[in-house]
Amino acid sequence: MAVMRKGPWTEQEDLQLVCFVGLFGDRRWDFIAKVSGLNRTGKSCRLRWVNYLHPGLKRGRITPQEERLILELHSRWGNRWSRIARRLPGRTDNEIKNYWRTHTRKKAQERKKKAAAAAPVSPSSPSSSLTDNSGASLREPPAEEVAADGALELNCSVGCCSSSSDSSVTTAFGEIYDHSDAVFKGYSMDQLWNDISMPDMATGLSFEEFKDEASDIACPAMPSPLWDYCSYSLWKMDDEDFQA
DNA sequence: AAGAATTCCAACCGCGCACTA
DNA sequence: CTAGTGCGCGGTTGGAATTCT
Repeated sequence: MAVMRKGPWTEQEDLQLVCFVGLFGDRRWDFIAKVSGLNRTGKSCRLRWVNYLHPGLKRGRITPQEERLILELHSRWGNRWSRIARRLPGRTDNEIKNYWRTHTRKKAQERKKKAAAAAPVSPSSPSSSLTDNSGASLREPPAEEVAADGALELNCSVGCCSSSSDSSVTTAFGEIYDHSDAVFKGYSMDQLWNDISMPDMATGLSFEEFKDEASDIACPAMPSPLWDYCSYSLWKMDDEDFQA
């Protein structure tokens, strides 16, 4: 058994992953990991996709508005990062978590300094800073933050996969795309999956042949409805969250 | 200018939950 | 009912980039 690759992703790997997620959707990560030929675990693929390659991701720094929202939601839900992330379209739990970490650490340090300056002894609980959101005096973000609007930047850096043979590829996988589309018209994912894993169904190729074909082809541009679906589904509001 | 400190961010790990056979 | 499997979540780490001294 080959040893799984770890560490930073290469551009080539990104391309491959984007390609296969485009084909199979952002589920079944173990399957994608295997089929794509990426020597990565499904887990690793999912992480890379969710945190970096997803087309709906916003690039750039956390804006003051987002910062306020994070504070508010964290006071409500604590470290439920994924839940908080759902309230911030384009932001990932990882991003928010990272932000919060540096932010609170900084605040804790400031508080320590203040406490040390004001009083020689401070018996207050040390961990309270984590859930403390009284932070009205937050770090003033640099002006450039406001310009943070990198959504879909990915399409240029990675997602466009500008293949010279786009059209031929699209026809080769056209059926698959049609099936992806069907998911949104009432197909269940499982139905789709059955179709895909059945030899000779979608592409006329056996699965192994299809796999080879796919790994040979520079990824087509991804105009698939999957993109829309992904960017919608990942960030869509979750009604029950607001009821809490 | 250089080294130290801090911040940012990508990635990994372990755990728990949900689903399925 | 239970064991196996896959996925998602939260915590943590480590390196690159940036800022400070």
